[in-house]
Amino acid sequence: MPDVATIEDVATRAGVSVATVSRALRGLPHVSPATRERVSRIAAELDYRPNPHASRLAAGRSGTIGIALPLLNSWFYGNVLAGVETVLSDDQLDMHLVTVGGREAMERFVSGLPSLSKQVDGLVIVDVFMPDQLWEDLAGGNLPVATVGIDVGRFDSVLIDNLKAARGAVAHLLELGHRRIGFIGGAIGESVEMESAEERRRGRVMALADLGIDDDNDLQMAGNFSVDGGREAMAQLLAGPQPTAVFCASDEMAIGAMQAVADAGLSVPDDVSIVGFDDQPVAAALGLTTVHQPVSAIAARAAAMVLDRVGGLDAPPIRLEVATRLEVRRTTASTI
Amino acid sequence: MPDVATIEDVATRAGVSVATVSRALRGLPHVSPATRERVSRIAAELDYRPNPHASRLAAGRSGTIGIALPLLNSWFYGNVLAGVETVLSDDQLDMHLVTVGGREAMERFVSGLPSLSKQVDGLVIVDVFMPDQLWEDLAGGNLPVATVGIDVGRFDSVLIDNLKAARGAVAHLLELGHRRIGFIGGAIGESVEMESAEERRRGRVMALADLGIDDDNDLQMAGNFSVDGGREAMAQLLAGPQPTAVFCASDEMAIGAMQAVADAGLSVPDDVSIVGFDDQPVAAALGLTTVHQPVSAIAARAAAMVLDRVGGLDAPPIRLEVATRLEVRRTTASTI
DNA sequence: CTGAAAGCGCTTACAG
DNA sequence: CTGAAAGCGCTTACAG
Repeated sequence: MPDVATIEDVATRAGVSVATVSRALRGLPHVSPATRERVSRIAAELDYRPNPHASRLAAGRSGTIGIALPLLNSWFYGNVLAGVETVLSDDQLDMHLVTVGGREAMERFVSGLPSLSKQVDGLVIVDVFMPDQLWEDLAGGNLPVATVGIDVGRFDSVLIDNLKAARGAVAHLLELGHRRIGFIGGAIGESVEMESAEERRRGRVMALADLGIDDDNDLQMAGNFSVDGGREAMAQLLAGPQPTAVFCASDEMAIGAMQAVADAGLSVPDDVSIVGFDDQPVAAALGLTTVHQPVSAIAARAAAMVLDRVGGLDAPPIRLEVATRLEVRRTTASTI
Repeated sequence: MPDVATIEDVATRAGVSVATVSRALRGLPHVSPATRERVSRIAAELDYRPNPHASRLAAGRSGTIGIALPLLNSWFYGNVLAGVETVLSDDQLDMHLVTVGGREAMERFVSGLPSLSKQVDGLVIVDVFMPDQLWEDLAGGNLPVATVGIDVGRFDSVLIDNLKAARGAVAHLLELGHRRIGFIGGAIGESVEMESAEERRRGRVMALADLGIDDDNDLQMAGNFSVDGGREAMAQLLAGPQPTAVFCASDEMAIGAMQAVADAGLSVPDDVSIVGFDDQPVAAALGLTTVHQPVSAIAARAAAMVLDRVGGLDAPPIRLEVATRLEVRRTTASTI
């Protein structure tokens, strides 16, 4: 990588101007076939690569798409990245990753937004909660944005109906005869709470209300979307309010909950029924009843929407809702 | 984000030159406190942000670190990303992600390297196999590089001893009395095979050899590092050579294998013992015996090494080997 | 079809 | 301590 050849070198050697080299190499019109051929050959010989910063500075486009998400080490976000990646790689676009977990990181993200908007051609924002004002600012810019898991109205978004999905999952437990149905969700009281966790929480309350059952707040626990968090939350539920079933906002937490049940010498589903959310491959392997959502397809759609905007699409924001389904497996059983 | 204020605007308004603004804002010396204060205030008022492309073009540094890895949607690589992220965010550095799975993507990666090396200040390469010539080319450039999971000699690297870890895992099975010990690894015959999978495979063979047991090739299966792959591989082993124990090169595959055993109406560990690799949280929850490795710490170290080089460290390549340990849990048992 | 030139928005010697 | 100016390597009207 003795980084060398500039456009100037190519131009000199080809006996043309840098303008012509630029046009020839980018496939722009108004270049004679012969010239284009010669320039291309010489560029190849010299192993010339345009300096991306120079291109971007001059052209105003960057060839990279940004993606902002709360964390990296979870099945869900890994698949989000994979989904985005598939569509970016088709267009040879690069991916600029920014993690926005917690208050401090969010502030940095927000204050870096003006810079970021010069570095990327578009932005996919996943589950990042921000004050309304910031969304407004973002909308004021001209950066194409699509959101996943949040619906801000001003941008393209792809979503699942968390409320409905959760309601359906809990309805399943109700049909099986359960009445004391716990919930394990995100970090309760966190200012940067994830919207989806909150909606799933509310979905459970609604399902209970559908049958005229009053919610018991003691049955709601924070599980931080981790296996360990799920296990600890479940241990507390078992030690205290003792639900007969628990709905978890992620498979990870559900798996932790299963562990806690086993640790307590109890059995799933004989003593406690458990439902997860996501349907990652491990869920199927464990026979976990869970809500299936097509994560990487969702992320891919969002990325495609951003690219459409980058390509010049001018239309009102599109809101795409993707279906989920309950996969009933072996961790849920009737109470009798 | 009505992207506006340039360094020129700030200079004009502050009544100084752009050079002074540049110095003042970057904390460079030779700026009077009064001037610096005034410039900073005005920059803030104007919400001025340096255009990163201009900075990079002029300064030759990019403020971003690249990371190349084979895939995104696995526990392992998610944690790699998280580990890198922690150290980058301390230095306000950005992360440029490139996925290099499969032959085609690798070719694109390689041909894009000259460009990439202008876009990033350093590069972390994880488990990406490349022809020797390419490593040599890379080394010829002046881009700081650290590798994870591969040892090229010319670059800083952080590694675990896969051979030893695998050997230890299989030795554990041998001690329990197992003799027909299967292996489920990566994609056999893939040209872009992962080095780690290959080493783990060889570790098993060595452990067998230690006891004078000849390897039975029929006991080796491809599992593609996925739950489904592990399940299918195990199903074939059960249908054919019927090992009494299986060592899997990842927890995901081990979990798939456990499912296959259950599907066959058999029990773990009574009929078949299973060992995984990674020790992701789900492994503990399932009681999976597995090889523990500190993934995000490994990745964080590699990132830190790159940053040291970016910072000017000039020293021979550092090779850091990180310890693993076998976590014996409930999926392995004695044959009697 | 092609070129000369301005311009993108910074940084960095070089003077002073 | 500060400024004028060149330069980073491209792209893009504008002429021709």
